[in-house]
Amino acid sequence: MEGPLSGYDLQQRVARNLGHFQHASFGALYPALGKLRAEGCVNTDRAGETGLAKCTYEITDKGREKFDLELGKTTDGESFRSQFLSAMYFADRLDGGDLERLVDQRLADHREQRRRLLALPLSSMTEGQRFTVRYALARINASIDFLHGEGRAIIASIRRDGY
Amino acid sequence: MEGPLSGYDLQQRVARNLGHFQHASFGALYPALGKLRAEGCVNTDRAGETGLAKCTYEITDKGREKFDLELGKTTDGESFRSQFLSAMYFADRLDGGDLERLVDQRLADHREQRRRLLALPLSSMTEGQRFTVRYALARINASIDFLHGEGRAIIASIRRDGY
DNA sequence: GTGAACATGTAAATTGTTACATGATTAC
DNA sequence: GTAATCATGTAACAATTTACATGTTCAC
Repeated sequence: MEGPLSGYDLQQRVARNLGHFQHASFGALYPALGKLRAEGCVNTDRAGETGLAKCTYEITDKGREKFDLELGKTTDGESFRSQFLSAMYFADRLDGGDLERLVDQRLADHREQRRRLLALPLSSMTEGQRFTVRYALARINASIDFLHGEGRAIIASIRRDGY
Repeated sequence: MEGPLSGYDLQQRVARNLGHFQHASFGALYPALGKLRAEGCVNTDRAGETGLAKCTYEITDKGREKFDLELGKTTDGESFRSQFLSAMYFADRLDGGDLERLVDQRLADHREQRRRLLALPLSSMTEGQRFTVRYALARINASIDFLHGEGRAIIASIRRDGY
């Protein structure tokens, strides 16, 4: 939707602009682009088959049509998987050092994600795009606040029991 | 860790007690239990191979040892995938009715998840288990607050533009 | 006696990651 | 000239879902 892009650029954009709720690796992206090309949903500017040379992909009218159709059928699902919480669930079997490391890493990661989101050019985005950023920020801020308070508390508490 | 359980019970417990950050389908669970049995990490009380009769699985000392080893190696990763935000990202291509439906469904789902979490027997859980519930609640509450405020606003805003 | 919930497992299909193979372009 | 980044793609592998096949037990 943002004009002709190379597969590489597309992946970078997904990571930068949608990274807070989606992920696309090259191994997933290129086969998908190939499939869409075969269906006539995207065109490439590649004339002669020169192998691995750069080419740009562009959505076609048919692609846009299909996109809107799929978009209307979207459900509201969300999936959250957390290795962090899996470990915290068994906090009483974890030693104090590992526990503290986990909480600190999670806090650092959330702060890094927040930095990334705050660096996005909000003013040049559509309303919907800004919405996703603010939604993600609201969740991340809640996580940070919680970890900052309760995280410290549980480390202290488990350590007390452990000794 | 919670004593001998049938595979079915185990799946129910994972859904009830860890459902806010993990998921295990039967198709994933039974093969995993079979593998752990082969490794000597779990025992079953099944004597004669009577086919599909109920049996209970119990962790062995070796299993506990391996568990603690893996637990110590845990990283702090979290993955969040949202079809809801994928759709909201393109809110300007969505019609007002679909947009409202999406936001309302997401709100309803979050409230249902919150009800489920609040119904858990917090007082009989370990500190780590309670931590995971409170962490999930903090995130869900942030989502609900956000959707309640900004969600309404964006529906109104997009509708205004759309007409 | 029948429907819901309990119960175990397999197989096909889907989905995605990771590693690999290859090469072009740019900055220093 | 060389390292980093840009760039495209394939293949092996891993993980997981979904659907299926097959029962049992319990409440009404």
